[in-house]
Amino acid sequence: MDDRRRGHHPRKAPPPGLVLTPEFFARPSDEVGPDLVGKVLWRAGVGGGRLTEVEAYLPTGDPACHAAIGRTPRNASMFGPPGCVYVYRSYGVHILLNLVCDAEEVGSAVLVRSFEPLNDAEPLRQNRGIAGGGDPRAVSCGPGRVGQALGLRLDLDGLPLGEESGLFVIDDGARPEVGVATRVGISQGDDLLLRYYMRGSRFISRAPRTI
DNA sequence: TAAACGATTAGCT
DNA sequence: GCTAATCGTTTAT
Repeated sequence: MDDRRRGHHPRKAPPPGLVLTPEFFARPSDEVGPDLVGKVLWRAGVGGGRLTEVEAYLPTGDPACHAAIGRTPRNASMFGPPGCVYVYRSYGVHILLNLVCDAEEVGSAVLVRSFEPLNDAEPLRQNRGIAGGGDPRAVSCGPGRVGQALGLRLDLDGLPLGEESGLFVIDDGARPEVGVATRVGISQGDDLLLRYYMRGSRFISRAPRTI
């Protein structure tokens, strides 16, 4: 007998809720960012969890934004339609996930930095090479860990959220208190308050610096 | 064509 | 706290 016939959701199914559509993302990333905190990021067949930390990157006045230099082969998907993903390699090692915001051609996105695993975290752990146990924060705190846990690859770059990418963002009704802080790992625009995190959560990659 | 540089992490001190 | 690993993109020559 499978999970469905036992009367509850299969282990690999996302939590029930409203799947966010492109309209949600068709706003500036500094509006989308705080609204994403507390939503559920899910990869079909793998799993996911509740977003605890994201960063907005703005098309103007933000030198840290990849789109600031204009459209290039690498950042092209940032200029694509809202609700698509911008996936790129960082430091030659890590795969980082962004969700494209605002209107097409604008060049605005939100970087996913951390989430708190929901339901069965074991597939995420296996992708991370830490199956079995240990600090749950090691699973998906930090943008490189997020990409590895979800099993992301560069060929997802530019695909829309949904069946094509296997990536979904779900509103399950949670409304956490959202904190604001400076962004991480950048040398320019590091004074801008564009990092959004879930207050009280332990699943934050770097402690917010109080201004 | 060459060199520098990361929206980072893991491991060691 | 410090640094190696690692490679595609960007910039300089």
